[in-house]
Amino acid sequence: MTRRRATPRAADALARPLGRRFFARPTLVVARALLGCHICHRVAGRVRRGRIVEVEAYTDDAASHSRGRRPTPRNAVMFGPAGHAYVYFTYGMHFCFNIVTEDHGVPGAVLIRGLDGLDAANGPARLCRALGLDRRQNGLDLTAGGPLWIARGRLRPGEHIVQTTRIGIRVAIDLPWRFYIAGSGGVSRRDRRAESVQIRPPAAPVP
DNA sequence: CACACGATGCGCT
DNA sequence: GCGCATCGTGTGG
Repeated sequence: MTRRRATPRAADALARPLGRRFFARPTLVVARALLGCHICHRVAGRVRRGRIVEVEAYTDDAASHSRGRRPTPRNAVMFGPAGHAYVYFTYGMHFCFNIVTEDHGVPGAVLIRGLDGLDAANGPARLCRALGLDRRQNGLDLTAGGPLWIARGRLRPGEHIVQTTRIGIRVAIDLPWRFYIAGSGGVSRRDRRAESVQIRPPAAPVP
């Protein structure tokens, strides 16, 4: 297989950040729409980029940092305008990267759990390491032409989305708010639950 | 102020 | 499958 070169048109799309309106929508809608899009981070003059293949939605449910709709110093950016980065520190050593959704004042974020196209970017903490993300990026506006942005992307022919339950939480474990592109190498864990559902039928069968 | 614990990942059994 | 590293954060006294 030859490595595909970006056409000038594709390179242009990768350089253009998605705007506020993309993110200022219901969290579940944004979560699904982010699959296939690219996270781009300019570090020391180089752009690190990965294709989003696994996400989880967090809104006002019991597993969310914004549960109870009470802003705290940590979760405040989840209540702010959409399209900002929410990066939090956990387990004394890991960072996780989220993108804020919903209208200003309504908490919501999409946790990015897996990327393709970057080495060791499966799992929310590993992808932060791969992209060079930590507490310095918390609160950054992803739509403002800064060093961190999201570029539009699409599902490829034959790809489809699986919707299932979220991972690594102890409450609200039945909400089917995890989405991933079936078969992607960057997905952190395969789904072994019977209730997983394919929400987008496969395109034409591949011969 | 004390303390329990986490939207994880890794190594070992 | 299980234990554990390691510390910021939220909660309660």
